Amino acid sequence: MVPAPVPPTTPTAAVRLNRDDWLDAAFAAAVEHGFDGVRVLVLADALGVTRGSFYWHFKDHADLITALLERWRAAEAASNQRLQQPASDDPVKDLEQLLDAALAHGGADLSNMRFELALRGLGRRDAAVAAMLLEVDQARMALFAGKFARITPDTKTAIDLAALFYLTIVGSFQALSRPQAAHPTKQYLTEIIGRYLIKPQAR
Amino acid sequence: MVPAPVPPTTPTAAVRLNRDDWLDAAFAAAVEHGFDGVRVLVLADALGVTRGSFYWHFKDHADLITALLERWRAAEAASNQRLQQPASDDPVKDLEQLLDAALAHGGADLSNMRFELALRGLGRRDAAVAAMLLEVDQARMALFAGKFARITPDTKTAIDLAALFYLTIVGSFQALSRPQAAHPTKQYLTEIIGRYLIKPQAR
DNA sequence: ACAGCTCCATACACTACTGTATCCTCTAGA
DNA sequence: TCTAGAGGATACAGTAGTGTATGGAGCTGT
Repeated sequence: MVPAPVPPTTPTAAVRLNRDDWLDAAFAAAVEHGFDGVRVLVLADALGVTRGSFYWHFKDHADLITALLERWRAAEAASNQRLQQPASDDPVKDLEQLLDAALAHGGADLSNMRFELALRGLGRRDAAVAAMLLEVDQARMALFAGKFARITPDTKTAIDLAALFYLTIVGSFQALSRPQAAHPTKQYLTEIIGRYLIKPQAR
Repeated sequence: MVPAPVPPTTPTAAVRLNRDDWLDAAFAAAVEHGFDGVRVLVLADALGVTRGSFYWHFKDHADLITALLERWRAAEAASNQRLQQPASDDPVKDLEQLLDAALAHGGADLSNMRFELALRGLGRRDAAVAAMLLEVDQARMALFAGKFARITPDTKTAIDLAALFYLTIVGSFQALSRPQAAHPTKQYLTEIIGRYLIKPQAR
């Protein structure tokens, strides 16, 4: 058996790479195989270069990981910021749009979802990552609670509903997943969250 | 700095080991470091023996993993079975006890929770594991829906509430986790699930 | 007390990585 | 068009792990 001369995965033609290209590859690897799968050697293969390039752009493996985390954190903060302003005058519609954004599976966001799951896996072994995730969770909860506060007069109720809302979303990221479809359908989640968490409180 | 002569982790004194001892060690490693951390070399160290022992009890690394998964699956099936019979005549109390069992964090079950999360991480890279988890999820959903069917006449409502119930539990396994406490408190979850998912339907 | 089985240690060969050092090759700007 | 430096290749040394082969210890029944 002659080893096939074709490279393992489409070796992104030999254009010059920058730091972000490596981060993109690392992101993809984390999505596919978790953070333990983010190996310099593998990324180099995928990018069609040798590790010599990597060690020009990054000090070492840890440098890559922290840069990846920081990029995600910044994007997450921006997203949270963006979602602050209501998408609609109707608070119920606003909440539904928020849910829609949070559940934007299926497209590029399926990768985001899988990345976040990988990240939570890392957070279980790394205190710094755990702390970052805690902040993100709290920021999201504050955002959600703010939205719910517009449909219910009681602050505590708003917080409770936001918690149920958020936990359901996070849970849906990984449970009840069909092999390919990968989740309870977005429609179904929208339906039950709307029916049992949003509508009952809407004035 | 003289390296301390004490072995890395309490090397479980040199008694003879059996297959289950290795599985216990593998379980603990998966809980601590995820499935990627289940290395025979590391387990041998932790158990205070060499890998020679391992390869007597197991064919190879894959053999260990599949045995570990099977043991978990069997225990999970038994648990599901056990929870079938109502813990109380009052269906609401029964649901509350079910929730209590599902959220039995803090004790030995904190390990179980972390193991399940590690397992779901593996399931994202391994189709066979994903299929097993799907079955487990479905069995749990059937169990929960059956319980909810006792407090609401409508089958679809029971299923919807069971889905919200289950997704919230799974979500709580990993989000909003405080560094040590590791979850939204059991009390809080019991409170909000009771208030918004169970009570409103109770006749 | 010895034969046999169980459990483990030792040694070896191999693979998959990381990190470093050095050299090569384009390409842009004076 | 010469040249500096960005970007990458190559080679080397080292670490961490798997799997295999083989050789013991130490109980256990007869």
